[in-house]
Amino acid sequence: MPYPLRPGPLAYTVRGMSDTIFTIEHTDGAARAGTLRTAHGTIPTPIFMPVGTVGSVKAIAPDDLAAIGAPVILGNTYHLYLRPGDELVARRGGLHEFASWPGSILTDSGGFQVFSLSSLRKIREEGVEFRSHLDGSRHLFTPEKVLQIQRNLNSDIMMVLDECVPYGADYAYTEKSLALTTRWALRARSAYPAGTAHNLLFAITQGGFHKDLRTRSVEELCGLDFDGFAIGGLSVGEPKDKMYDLLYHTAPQLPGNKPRYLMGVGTPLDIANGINAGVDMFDCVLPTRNARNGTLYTSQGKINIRRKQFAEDDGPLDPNCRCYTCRTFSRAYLRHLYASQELLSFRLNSLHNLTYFLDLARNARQAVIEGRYAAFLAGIEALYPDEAARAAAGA
RNA sequence: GGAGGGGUUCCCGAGUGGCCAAAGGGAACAGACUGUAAAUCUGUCGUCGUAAGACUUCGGUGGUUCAAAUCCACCCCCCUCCA
Repeated sequence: MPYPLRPGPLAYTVRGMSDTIFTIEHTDGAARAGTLRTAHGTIPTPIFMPVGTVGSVKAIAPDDLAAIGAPVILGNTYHLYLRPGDELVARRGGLHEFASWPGSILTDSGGFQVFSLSSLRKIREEGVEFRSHLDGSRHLFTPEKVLQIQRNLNSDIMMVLDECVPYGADYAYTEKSLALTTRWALRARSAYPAGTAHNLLFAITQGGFHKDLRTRSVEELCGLDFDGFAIGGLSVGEPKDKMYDLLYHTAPQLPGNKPRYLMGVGTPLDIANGINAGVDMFDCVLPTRNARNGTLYTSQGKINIRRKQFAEDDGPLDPNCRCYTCRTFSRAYLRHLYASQELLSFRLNSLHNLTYFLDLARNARQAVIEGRYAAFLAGIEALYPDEAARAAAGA
């Protein structure tokens, strides 16, 4: 079935795409500082990408995102297809126009929903059949269909359909799943040949927690001409040391000249380690979800603003933070807003946490440029000692 | 003055002889959250103790009973209606 291609808002001619869309300017060990170009702007890497599942970074408006300097956000294929519908979005000029977001958009394929909504789906060779979590209706997501949806959304960076395998899956299942994920990636690539339009396409490596399968996944996918490569299936409930083991095993094997994306990860320490392993892109709901649940990240570590100790704390949330929240309000007030369930609490907390994650990536980039990444990583480890200890548990 | 209803652990509120330190909710105090079915979930929540357990508590006082938040008597408060 031919694609009803919609012209993008920019006439972005793709020629020699893999060379021009991504450049690496500096390296420090495995860590890289680069620049990724999409039809909607330039993305300095390493980068943290706020998650806006349904076309909105929860509690945050585009002007806030601009203020904190977020060049790219996520959207979700599954969720936007169900509501409001990708064709409805296409009729409005794509997700950028619909959501009034001028920056770049990366869309996840729905592969994570294969994991998170596992009770509502059935995996078959042709694709995944979902029962909508909204109304129970049935929908078949194929590798091709998922691309079409993402084209309708006019995503700058599209992801292939994959199966995100849960932690604990045995070798046989993981191997079988991996083979399917690879076949789906091949179908995606052939349905949407490299250079067809300005919408970039990234492949997703899987392989669960078996190193040889991780390697196999990389080998099977990385010979293909994708615009970038992701590591999927981490942070699905495994112990921290296992995750790091697989991260450090997999990331270096991905093509060195293409952007590397660690999906759904993670904590500041995870991101710092990801960068250390050579990853360029990260996304996670943690800063926004935790913001709504009262956990805030600061230059002194992680705090829960709900705690009684902040009841009369007139100081800023983080004296070293540049964000509006920290420049304007006291911890005592933020605690009060949270306790009172004021909607402003969501916005101020989300604004701050996102700033923290954006700045984390920004500072990491600078550290790479200045050749002091190891020290930067050590600083992050010192901020989150418990987590660092868990990460080192199996090492 | 008359008739009726009611006083339960921080608050609301269930409980009408033993299974009650007492349901449920709230508040409070902690913890969790990783490609968002999340403004969600979990734990603690009389005192002491790691625990077993012990002790104190259901407006007050006194009784009945092997056993009382629950039954009886009197008293003190609160609410509604009538005069």
